[in-house]
Amino acid sequence: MVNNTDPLDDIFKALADPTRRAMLVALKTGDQPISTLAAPHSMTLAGASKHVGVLEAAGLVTRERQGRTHIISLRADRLREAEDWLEAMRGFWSERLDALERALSEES
Amino acid sequence: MVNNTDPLDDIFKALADPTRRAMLVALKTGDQPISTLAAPHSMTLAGASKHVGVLEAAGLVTRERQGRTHIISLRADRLREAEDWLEAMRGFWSERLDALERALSEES
DNA sequence: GCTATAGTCAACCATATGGTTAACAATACT
DNA sequence: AGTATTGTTAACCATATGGTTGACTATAGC
Repeated sequence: MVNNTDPLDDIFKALADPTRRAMLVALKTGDQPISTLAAPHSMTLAGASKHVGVLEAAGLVTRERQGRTHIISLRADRLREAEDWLEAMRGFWSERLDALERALSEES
Repeated sequence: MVNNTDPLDDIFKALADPTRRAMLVALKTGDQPISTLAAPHSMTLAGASKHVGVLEAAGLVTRERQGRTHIISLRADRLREAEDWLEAMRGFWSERLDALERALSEES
């Protein structure tokens, strides 16, 4: 039973939901309990809990129990992985830009 | 009937699949027909076609028909949108690093 | 004209996803 | 002790997703 899935799968899948992205943005201002994260999104606490679960499974977020509340915090290193992939993809972008500039300067 | 979905939804959803990411990477080396994109992934052409469709719907890729083959090319600006969001999120990252450094220097 | 190639499209299938409700556990408050 | 709060878990539902097969269109090559 090999673990056959790229962590990027989980990271990007977690980022693909607007509610989850909003939660991450909210966490920029500091660690927060799940109920606070849930508040702005008209949905059950159970629903929000599942979203947090997805973020946690993707490694984008960490949970620390404090009594009955669970404090959630961002994990920047994991966000970094997604950004690194995109940055690597952008390698192409600059190459293409160079090619375009060459083409344009030859034209003039 | 309002279009209620953030383009980032589609972009990240498209990036969440390993086959699709591999196709994008393959496209870094230049525009390619769908069959070429499909080749490395043991799946039907119809399956690959659907993946390309998802990438196209997300705006990550462009299609130009040339006779019976469809030439696919990367659209960097759209990749950029995802990267920008992550970069904005990373604002938090540097703040946190600063806080950590402050804490460490006070300790010593 | 015939055949092979490149691709789409529709129908179908199994599984994943986003959400709900209801029941429960654990902690806090009075 | 009793009640309210925070959160999890399981069961369920509708829809989306990743993949297939099969029928079809259109172009290319002999």
